[in-house]
Amino acid sequence: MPELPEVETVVKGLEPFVAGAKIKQVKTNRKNLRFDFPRNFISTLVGQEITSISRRAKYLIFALGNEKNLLSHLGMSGNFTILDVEADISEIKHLHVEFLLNDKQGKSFRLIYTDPRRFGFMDIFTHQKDCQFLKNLGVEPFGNLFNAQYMANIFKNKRTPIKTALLDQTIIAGLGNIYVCEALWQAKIHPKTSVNMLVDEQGQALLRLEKLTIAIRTILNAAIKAGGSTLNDFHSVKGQSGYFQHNFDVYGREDELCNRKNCGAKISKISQSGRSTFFCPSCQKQSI
DNA sequence: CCACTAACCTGTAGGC
DNA sequence: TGCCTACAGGTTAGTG
Repeated sequence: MPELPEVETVVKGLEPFVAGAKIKQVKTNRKNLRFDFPRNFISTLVGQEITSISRRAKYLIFALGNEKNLLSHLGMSGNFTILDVEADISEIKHLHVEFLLNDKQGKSFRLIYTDPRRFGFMDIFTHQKDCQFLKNLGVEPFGNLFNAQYMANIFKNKRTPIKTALLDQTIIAGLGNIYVCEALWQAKIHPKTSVNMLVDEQGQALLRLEKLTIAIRTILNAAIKAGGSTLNDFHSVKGQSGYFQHNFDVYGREDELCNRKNCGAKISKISQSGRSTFFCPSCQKQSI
């Protein structure tokens, strides 16, 4: 479930606790999540200081004192929680990884990873360029490389639907189903639009593509500000829910009225490459 | 190389 | 209540 804003929320929530903390113990309660834990997972971590925590696309990266990094993807239902060392964790369901950490004052606390569906995974890497999960990722939506012309250069000879292209993590990294639907609604682009239709004969980005890049940043910014979205099982580190889901214009709103003034149309739901797409058939006209 | 599907899992919501 | 089905924020692996 977590898309970029949710992962960003987790990173910012964890940061004050884990940055500078030392890893005293690590316990994995099974041999795999989506994938097997790497060999030497525990021995690589124990004894190391977490020097910083950051985000790349939908991944969390814990940088360690030994120049290695712990990589974590939350999949659909993964989550980290900070707990008091005295807290009873015996009844916690789907608890797969337990970290015992010491803060700078030497005080112990726990960081736990829960994940009912186990679509998440963890790995260890040294350099991003050698990490199989990171090396093929596209640009960050908030990075300098992301702009309409970057998209135009990729899109000019492609005929894939824009919805599918925006979910492709090798083009833009961090967007998921919710925010793609929302961004396309904001930019008034039909989700089935062939991406080459957003580029002119000279390979220049059309205005609609400019608007789309702005919409993507706008929607992500708003969601981060709101602390991410909460559907079934995403909670930020401290346990409170994000509340961006109250601001969805199309996602999950099939048959409800479009939020645009004077539109009056009802939101449609279709399936594209196996995922649900929500859009307004009146505001987002099909141009191909 | 691209495009599509199935697969990985569990929980939940809705219909009957 | 319970049973059954469909579906869910993501990504990879396999097929054609």
